[in-house]
Amino acid sequence: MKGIRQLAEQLDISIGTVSRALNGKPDVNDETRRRVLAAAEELGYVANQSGRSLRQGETKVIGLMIESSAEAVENADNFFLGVISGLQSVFARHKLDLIMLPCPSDEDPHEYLKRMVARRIVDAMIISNTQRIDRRIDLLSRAKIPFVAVGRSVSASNSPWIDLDFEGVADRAVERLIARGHRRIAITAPSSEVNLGYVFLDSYRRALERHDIAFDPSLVIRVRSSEQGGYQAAHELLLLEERPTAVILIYELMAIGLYRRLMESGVIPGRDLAVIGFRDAPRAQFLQPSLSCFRMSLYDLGAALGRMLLANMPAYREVYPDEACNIIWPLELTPGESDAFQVGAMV
Amino acid sequence: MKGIRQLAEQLDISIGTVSRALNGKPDVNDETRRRVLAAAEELGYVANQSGRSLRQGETKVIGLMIESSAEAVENADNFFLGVISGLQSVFARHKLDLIMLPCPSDEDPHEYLKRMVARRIVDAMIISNTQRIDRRIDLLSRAKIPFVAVGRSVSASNSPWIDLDFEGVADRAVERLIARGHRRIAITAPSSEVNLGYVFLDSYRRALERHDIAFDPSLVIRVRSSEQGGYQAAHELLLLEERPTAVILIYELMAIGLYRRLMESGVIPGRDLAVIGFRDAPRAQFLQPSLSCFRMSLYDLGAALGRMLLANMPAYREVYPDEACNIIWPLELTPGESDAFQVGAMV
DNA sequence: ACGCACTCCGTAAACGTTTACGAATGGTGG
DNA sequence: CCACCATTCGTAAACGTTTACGGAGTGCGT
Repeated sequence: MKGIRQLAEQLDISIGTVSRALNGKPDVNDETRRRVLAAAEELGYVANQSGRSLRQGETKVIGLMIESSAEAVENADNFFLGVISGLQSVFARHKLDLIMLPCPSDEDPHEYLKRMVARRIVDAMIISNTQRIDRRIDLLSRAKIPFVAVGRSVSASNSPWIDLDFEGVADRAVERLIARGHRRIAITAPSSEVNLGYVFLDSYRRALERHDIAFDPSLVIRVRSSEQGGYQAAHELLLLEERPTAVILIYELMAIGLYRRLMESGVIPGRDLAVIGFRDAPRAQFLQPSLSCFRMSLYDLGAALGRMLLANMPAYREVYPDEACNIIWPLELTPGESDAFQVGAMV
Repeated sequence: MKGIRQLAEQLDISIGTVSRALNGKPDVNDETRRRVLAAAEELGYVANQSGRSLRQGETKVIGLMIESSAEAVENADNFFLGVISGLQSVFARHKLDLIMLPCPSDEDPHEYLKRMVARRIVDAMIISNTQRIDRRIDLLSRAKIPFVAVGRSVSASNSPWIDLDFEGVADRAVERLIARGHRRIAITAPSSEVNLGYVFLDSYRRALERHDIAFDPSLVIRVRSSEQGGYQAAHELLLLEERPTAVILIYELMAIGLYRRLMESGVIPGRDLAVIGFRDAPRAQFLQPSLSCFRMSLYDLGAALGRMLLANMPAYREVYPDEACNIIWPLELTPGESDAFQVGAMV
C-alpha cells in the first residue's frame, strides 16, 4: 500500500474524498465513507505521518524527555514507567501518541531538546529532572512549544509544572519524628543543583525551627539517591560523634543500602534508628523491618500531568478548561515499623 | 525561523544551494557553505523532519518498542535504560536518533506496532519481550521494516535476534550446584508464554538428565519475575514436602522477596538453601548474604544490538558487514555467599 | 577563436497529505 | 421555470525539503 492515491484509484474516487472520508469530515456520503473505510482496513492503509504533519503542521505526538544517565540506570527508576500509563490513558482519548526521548548521557540535555524541537517531531513536550535553573524551559517557551515540567524550577515562574510535595513530606516527617521524641534528625539530599533537594531541605529546616531545634548542617547527608547512596549515608551517619536518632530519606530505595550498612554495625532500623522514606519504589516494600514511607499513585500523577499538558495546548484547551497550571502532588504516609518507637522508651 | 526558504532569502541564495550546503553535498563553494552554516547556526535553523522524511522516505529515527505493563512497572526494570546507552553510542555515529515507543498496557502490542509502522515514523524497529509466537515479527518482515528482536522466537527462524544465554546460565548453574552436592534443585520460571522461560527450563532439564537426576515438575516454581514473585516462590518452596537444597532464580530481583520470606521462616540463604540469580539488577547487589549471580554489561549488549540492527538496514549494511545475524549473549558469574556451601557438610 | 571540462548555483519537480474552493446534481419553494 | 439551498465530490494548492537537470561563468588547451 503506497498511499492515499492508490487507495483512491482502487475505489475510483478522488483522493480528496478519500481523505475526507478517512478523517471523518462531514461532506461525504455515508455509503462512500463506508466503502473507503472498508478498503482502507482491507489494504492496511494508514496515513503517512510525514505527509500529514507537513500539511497540517502538527504531529499528534507528545514527547517525554528522559535521561539515561548512569545514575538513572543504577536507580532503575520505575517512576516514568508508572507515570506513562496515566499519561497514555489521557492521550488515548485524543488519539495522541506518546514517545520517549532518551537524552544520550554524553549529550547536553539542552542541545538534545533543541534538536528534537527543531525537527518538529512532537507537538508538545514533557521534560523531567528539572534543574533549579533550566535553560530548557526558556527554550520551549521561546519556541512556543506547549510543555509541562516535572519538577519545579526557578526559571519556570509562570510556566506549568507538577511536582511532588516535598515540603509536606519533609514537614510531616519531621513532625512525626519530633512527636516521638526525636531531637537529632538527619536528612539526605542530593547535590544542590537539583531543585528538589533545595525545597526538601528548606522545609526540613523550617519544621525544625518551629520546634526550636537548631539546624545542624552536619546532619545533612549529601549522597546520591540510590541504594549505593543509602549505604554511604548510613556510613556517614555512623561516623557522626553525636549520632542522630532518626533519618529521613529523600528516596525510598536508599533504605535498602542504608539498612544493609546499619545491620553490618549492629544498628537495627526501627529500634536504634528511626527511618522514614519518600517516593515510590515497590521493591523497598520488602524491607524488614518494614519502611515507613510517603507514597503516591504514579498512574494518577501521570493522568494529571497529561491533563495539564493538554490544557496548555491550543487545540485541546477547551477540553480541560479548569486544569491547574501548577500542581504540588500530595503523598500519603504508609506507616511501617521503621520509625515505630519512642526515643528514650524502654524496648 | 520558518524554514529553509527564509534562510535562503536572508542570504540571498537559492534554497537548493542552501540545502546542499547544509547537507554537505559536494557542489557548493566553500565560502558559500561557511556563510550558510553560520547563518543556520545563528538563526537556529534545523531542517523540518516532516518535509525531509517526506522527500527522502526515511526518518533517521530508530524505534524501540517497550511495554509499560503493570509488571514492568513493578519490576522497575532497568534493562532498557542500560541498553539504551549502548544503542545510542552506535546510532550517534550515523546521526540516527532513538525513540522509545511505549505500548499502552490496554492495547494489543501487535496493533500498536502496526499503527506505528504504518505511520512511517521510524526507519527501523527494535522489539522486546518477544513471545514464543509473535505476530509482530511477521508484521515487520512483511512490511520490510528492518528490525531486531530482543529475545528469540520460533517465528523468527531467519530474522535477526539477540538473546541472553539462558541455556548457558541454566547449565552452569546446575553444574555448579551439583558439584556442591545438591540433588534437589528448584528453579523459577515465568508463564510458558514468554519464550525465555521455555529455553531456560529446557536447559535446566537437560543438565539434570546429564547427571541422572530425574526432572521433578514440582520443583519448577511458576511465579512472576518480580520481588513479589520471589516472595511467593520462597513460600511455595517452603511448602514442599521434600524441600530442595538449592534454587535458581530466573530474575535477580526475585532474590529480595525470596530472602525476606526465607528469613521469616528462619531459613538462611547460603546456609540452608543455595540461591543463584540471573541477569543484571544493580539493587540486588546489596543483599546479605551476597547473591551469586550471572551478570552482563547492558551497555555492551546495547552496542551489539545497535550494530546488528544497522547491519540489517540497506543504507548501513556495508558499514557493518560481518555482523552476526543472531547472538546469544554470554553472562559471567559473580560468585557470592548465597551458594557457598557443600550439601551435607558441617557448618 | 573555439571546444571542453569544471565549478557553482538556480529551477522545478516530487514526496503524501489536507483543505479551500467551486462544480455538479437533485430537491424545494415560489 | 427560476432561484436557492443542500449534498457530494473533484481540483488544485500548499506544507518544507531534497535532488535531477541544466545554465552560467571561468580557465585551459588546441
